[in-house]
Amino acid sequence: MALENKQNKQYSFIESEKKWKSFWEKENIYSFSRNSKKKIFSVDTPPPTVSGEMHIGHACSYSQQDFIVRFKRMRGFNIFYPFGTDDNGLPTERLVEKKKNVKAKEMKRDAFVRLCMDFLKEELPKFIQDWKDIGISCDWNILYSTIDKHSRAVSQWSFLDLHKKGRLERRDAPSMWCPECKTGVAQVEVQDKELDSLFNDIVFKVGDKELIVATTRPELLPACVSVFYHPSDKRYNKLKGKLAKVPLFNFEVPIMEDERADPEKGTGLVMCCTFGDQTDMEWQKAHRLPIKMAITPEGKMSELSGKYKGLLIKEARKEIIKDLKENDLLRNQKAIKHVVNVHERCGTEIEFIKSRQWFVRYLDLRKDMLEWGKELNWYPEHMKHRYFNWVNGLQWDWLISNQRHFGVAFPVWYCQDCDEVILAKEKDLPVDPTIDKAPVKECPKCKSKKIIPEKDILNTWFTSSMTPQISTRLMPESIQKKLFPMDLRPQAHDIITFWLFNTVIKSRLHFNKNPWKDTIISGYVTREGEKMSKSKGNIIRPQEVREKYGADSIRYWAASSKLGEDFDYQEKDVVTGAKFVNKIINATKFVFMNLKYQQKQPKLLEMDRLFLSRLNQTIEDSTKAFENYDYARAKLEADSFFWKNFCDNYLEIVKNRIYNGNEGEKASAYYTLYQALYSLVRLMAPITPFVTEEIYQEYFRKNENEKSVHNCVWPEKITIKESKNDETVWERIVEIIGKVRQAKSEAKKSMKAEIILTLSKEDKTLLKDFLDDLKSVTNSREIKEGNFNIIVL
RNA sequence: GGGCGCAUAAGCUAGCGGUAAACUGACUCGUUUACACCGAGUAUUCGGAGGUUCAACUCCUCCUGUGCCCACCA
Repeated sequence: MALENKQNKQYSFIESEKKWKSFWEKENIYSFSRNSKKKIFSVDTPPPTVSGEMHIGHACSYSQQDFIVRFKRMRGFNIFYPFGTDDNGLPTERLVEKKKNVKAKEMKRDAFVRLCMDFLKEELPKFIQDWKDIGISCDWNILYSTIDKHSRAVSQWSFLDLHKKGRLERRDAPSMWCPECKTGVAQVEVQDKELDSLFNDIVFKVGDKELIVATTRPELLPACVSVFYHPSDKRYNKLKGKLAKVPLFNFEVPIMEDERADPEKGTGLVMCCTFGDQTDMEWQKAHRLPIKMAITPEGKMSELSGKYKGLLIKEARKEIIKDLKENDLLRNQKAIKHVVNVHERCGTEIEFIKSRQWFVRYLDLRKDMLEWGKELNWYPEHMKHRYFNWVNGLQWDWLISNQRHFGVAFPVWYCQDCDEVILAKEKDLPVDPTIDKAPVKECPKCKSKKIIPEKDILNTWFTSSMTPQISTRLMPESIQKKLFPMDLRPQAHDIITFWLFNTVIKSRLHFNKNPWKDTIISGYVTREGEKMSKSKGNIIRPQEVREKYGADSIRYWAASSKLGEDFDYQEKDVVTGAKFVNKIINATKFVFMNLKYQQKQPKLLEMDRLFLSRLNQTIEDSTKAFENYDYARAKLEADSFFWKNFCDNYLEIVKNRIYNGNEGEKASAYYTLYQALYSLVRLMAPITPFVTEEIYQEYFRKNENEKSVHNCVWPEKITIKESKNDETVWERIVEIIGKVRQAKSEAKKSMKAEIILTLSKEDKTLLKDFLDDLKSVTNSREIKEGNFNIIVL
């Protein structure tokens, strides 16, 4: 019977989580108040990509930002914490294609977008549930998707505004191009990949003399426009101004000098083809060389290449090498490994192709960009170097057009005859020019009636860099001003150069303000030091962990990693969280087992005052850490105070008094226990929101005002007389208790064994007000004075 | 090649100019009036070499290892 009773009372995190989740939702505990006078704290929540389910990295980083938000909420802020999903890119396109069994390219764009919205309507609640399940305290009524109508309108507004500000250019220029995806590619979308290649020494001719040029890309010979050597290179400087004959193709190109040719590399001679790489482009510009395109946007050889026309790049390379060999024009071949730029999405080598693309012109702002980065408060601070490093290495204006099908459309039409750009009207946004009519019937410039739509789409970062506007513009205009600039942008370090950088740029170009005051950068979750990936099969599903140990345990684990540091997933760390949950439940049960609520502070016993003084220290440390976004430190302070001081020592000390004390002694203990536990519950509420809510509702609600612990005020120091050496005295008491336990342990006796304790004269004086409690907690028959000694009886 | 991190017990991590710490594990015990998902105790430690300092795990320099970002594409 007793056992049964006990089991019934055991804490079930499954039930508890379910109960409080629906309570929070029903009671709007986390909703942003539109007419509150409280100060606002606004968060530019990262919208996760809908491409599957939440992974452990999400669970970790969203928990971390949630700790901070919950702290701020308890500090009295009106929290603006929206939730979005990022759906206008390839991952969602692929997922919808798969689930709906369609091909995006075979559908009309608006039909696919609609299908996508339908899909999201079905799937989003399931997807979002994972976030709700780990206790993320967003206002779930402030929701957006980066492909929804509202986001498209904001993104297109951004385009119109940048156009108005003269920051947009449509240029017919060489730009990075992916022959596989057949789209222009932005600098940020390019990755490094080490590939095997061949360094070919091939023969150019000046009259009868042979010139050996080393190249990995002989297929670009038809696009060769010159041969360079370094000005100091004595082997070649007499050739200046002469012409060299290009092998196989037999046209002549000038031999020129340029600092950028490295005498150490290959033979010291390099051919310039427009465009093999970035240097080729610089040379083309610097020496006003002609432009010859050997490769088409499809990744095939152009008509320039004569008999090789139509071959794929790699096929042509093979053929040309074969022909060079046959004509004795290939002198040597060396296998090398070199790093090339590839498109991050498909791994295809990037080509430079002349095409017509839209750019945001911003290279002229590099100095300002550095300033903007400095204005931001970075947590941890060193992450700002990633931003500076990126700005310093910027080579290209921002290419924002993608020759893809699914995404946010350009709000643009053109006149087919004179190429005049015709922009959508702001009030008509969002538009899809392939469906919607242009706002004019004829070209305002040449009066032509032939108006054609822009078929390209805006790069996904063009839209996601608008999340501060997308989210805040969901609110009435009167509130928007208070929400922007936002307070906090949380995100991971891998997309500083993408999302963070682009958002800063947009905000500065549109509003001449930084989008937020602070940014917190989270690290990666690894598994035995390695990045988790499906191919390695080392994925941890947070859903399973939660079912096994509870959401509070996952969050407890997430709170043990410092901001910005990668950290390793270890199941036992989650177990530690589960132990904490169990411990605080049990400690609470004990405290309230025979406690009478004391609203007013009674006359406190010295021991209780001393303990509260130590609690105040913890409150101060934890608060300071949280103000600095150092949730890990804040948790550590509260958590270790709970175990070491509250459970291991204070509870043991007061036990006897609670059972056997007189009224005054009991009252003092009751008050101290209640205040200490109530403070601890609130200190841990941001980290473990479920169990703390459970405890609050069960034991504290009837005496306190707030509907939820998460709306309670963050604990403040308890008013007591503190004196300077409180800490030393408390530490000494804990130390003596420890020594006694050690003595009993070494004597292999029970902790309840009786002892005779001898304290030094100094100790006895220092601890004169604490001797009764000390006697009972150590179970001393008597406390003598003399040399420190413990006799276990 | 440039930039930024990291290196602390068997594992994972705190910490910091003043005689090293939590958790897990190991070992030795104890326990039934909060908690066996318990309690107590024991052992083990600051990558290497210099330097600054009365004092360095902590600051500086170099090295080694490791991670990320950027560049290198002839």
